[in-house]
Amino acid sequence: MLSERRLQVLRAIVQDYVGTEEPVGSKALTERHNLGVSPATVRNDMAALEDEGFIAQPHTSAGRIPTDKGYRLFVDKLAGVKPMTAPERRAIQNFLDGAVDLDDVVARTVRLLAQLTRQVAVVQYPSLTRSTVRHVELLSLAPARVMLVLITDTGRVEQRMVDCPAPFGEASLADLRARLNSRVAGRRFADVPRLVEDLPEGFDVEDRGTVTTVLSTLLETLVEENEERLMIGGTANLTRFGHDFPLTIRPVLEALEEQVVLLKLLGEAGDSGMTVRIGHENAYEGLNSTSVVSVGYGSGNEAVAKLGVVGPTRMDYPGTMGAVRAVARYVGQILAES
Amino acid sequence: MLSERRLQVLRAIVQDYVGTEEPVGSKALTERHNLGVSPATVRNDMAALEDEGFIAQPHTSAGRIPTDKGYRLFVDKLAGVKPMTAPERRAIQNFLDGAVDLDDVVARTVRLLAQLTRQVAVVQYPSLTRSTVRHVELLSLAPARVMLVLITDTGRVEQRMVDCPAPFGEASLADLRARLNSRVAGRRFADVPRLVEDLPEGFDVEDRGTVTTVLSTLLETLVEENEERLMIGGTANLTRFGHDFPLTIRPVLEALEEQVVLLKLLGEAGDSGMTVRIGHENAYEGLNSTSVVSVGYGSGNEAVAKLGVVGPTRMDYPGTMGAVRAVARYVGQILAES
DNA sequence: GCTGGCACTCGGACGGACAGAGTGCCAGGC
DNA sequence: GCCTGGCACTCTGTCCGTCCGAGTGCCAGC
Repeated sequence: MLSERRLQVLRAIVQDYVGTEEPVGSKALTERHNLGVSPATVRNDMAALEDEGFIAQPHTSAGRIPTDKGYRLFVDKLAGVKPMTAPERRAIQNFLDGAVDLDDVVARTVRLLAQLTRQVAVVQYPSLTRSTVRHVELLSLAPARVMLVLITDTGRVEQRMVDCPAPFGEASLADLRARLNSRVAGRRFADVPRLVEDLPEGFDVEDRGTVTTVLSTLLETLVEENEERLMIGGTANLTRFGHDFPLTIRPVLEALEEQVVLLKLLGEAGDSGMTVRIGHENAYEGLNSTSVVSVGYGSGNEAVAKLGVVGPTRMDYPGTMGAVRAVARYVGQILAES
Repeated sequence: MLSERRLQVLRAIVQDYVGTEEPVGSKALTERHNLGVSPATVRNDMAALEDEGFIAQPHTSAGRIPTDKGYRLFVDKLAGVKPMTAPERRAIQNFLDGAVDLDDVVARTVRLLAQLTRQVAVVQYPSLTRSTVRHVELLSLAPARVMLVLITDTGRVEQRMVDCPAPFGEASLADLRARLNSRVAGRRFADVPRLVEDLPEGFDVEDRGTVTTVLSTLLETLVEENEERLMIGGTANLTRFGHDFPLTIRPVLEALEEQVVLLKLLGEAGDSGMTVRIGHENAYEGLNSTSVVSVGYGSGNEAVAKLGVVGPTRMDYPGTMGAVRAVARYVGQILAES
């Protein structure tokens, strides 16, 4: 176990390195933090920390920089989550309150998060399967063409075109709409398949084909949760990354374009509480020099989706975590209200 | 007027520079293109081209690179649009055909365009005002709460929540829905305000407030064309930009994040035909070292929105223009079918 | 009007010298 | 036993001078 002072040294190293982006040496450390000991002592502590793998030297006569393991210890033991100040909280709330629809909520959230953290923000749209159905609407666009519109309690709307095997009268359509809604409205999406299973049986034979088609489209829409959407922003902040720029930034931009990768990234994060993945802890190779801070958000107690930021491992963890947590909280509130 | 050969020299300079990303000298030019004259002659031509402002020297003893004016001449006079090959065309069509809804069409288009051109792709969602109404749906979510869903012929769906001043019965709602649709379905959005003007008059006094509220929400939705959406992709291609990277890329990423800037950019482009804005021709400062190739697309003859790519002025114009034109054409077809 | 030749210029690469920062280690002091 | 000051060492980044090559402009000749 590391002594208290060594932990303090590690904390100081992380803080300084995050601030200056340059390897930090023993002398600078003692000057900027009053540790009460001399540089030589700090050097001994640093040697110990290096042995344990918490810090490393880029080259022999340089200062130390934290390793992924060092950041991990810092996040777990040495740093808290920095709460937002009251004015910041007000600003967040005001900014989000102006949103007109779900797209707007998500867009504003991304913007806000990117600005607060000065990093890349990622916000997942509220997922379908974890939401409940508010309403299913069926519109007849042509005799054998129906538009299916699905509205969730989080305000998300999905629509699909359905080509019916046979013409479908207005009356049958109204009938189907009514029966469908009475069964699924207010229910969780996950339960929908079970609830509509025997629905076609109540219809005339000639309409059953259409009913089945409509239902299977509905179920498909639900299953297509893999087609979950997300929005990203603040990519310009990547330019603050480091000096060896093009090499680092390229894979990150590529990862950000791959929604699949991002969704997986968020998906892997724990379901409740905040998750911090540091450097190589990220499965995706391109993100090996980045950290991902993510958290679930939702209208009630349950998370319906996740949001987070992607930034260099060399990031201000307490501040970032504070911002992410605060934003998630307020987005949840907004969704609950709408 | 420049002689034919000088134009050829300019063309050769542009082509070589685009390929190698390095200033091109007289000797290299004569070796790679058989112009039928010696380097010395080419030097004279280059001096003339430089006097006219078509090319420039980074420093005294370097080769020449094209100026914005040089690219402009190249695009206008010297280069055609390179058509896509048959396999490429097939690939485009196949890729776009798999789309399930409008979001998907746009997403696939962005991807495709970014891949084909290896640059940043920007696709605007079909605009509301230039589309026609397919259907307006009203859903009662609570006694005094209505959801308004607007469906366009391009498959775009907008929804808004309406808080009614007074409870609104199912019957009244159905009535309003029917009257509303009979007036606006199939009409152009621009005409809607005029068409619904006197609608409230046909309703009972106690319902008029609600009807007015619903209508004004509808009109607001239409007016919010400024809130036009767009999707971008291929930002990872920015890393291929140049060597002085962080300086160039930063403002570009910032511009790409500002939807307002992008929309303006696309908006300024001519309404029909392809538009190429080169370097300083772009009003927005951050894009001074980029070129924007854009074109309108639509389901019929009329453009409902625009798409394009943003890349370094040093880009393959004929290829890029060919890809942009081809993609726009196929997207138009897809929209017309759906 | 084109061409070969020639002198000139400038940037980029190479290499040595140097300063500065930081380290590891050791002997001495509390 | 732990901390400290001192010292030798190592490495990087920078500065400077040199050199090479690419490219130019100009000129005289065909």
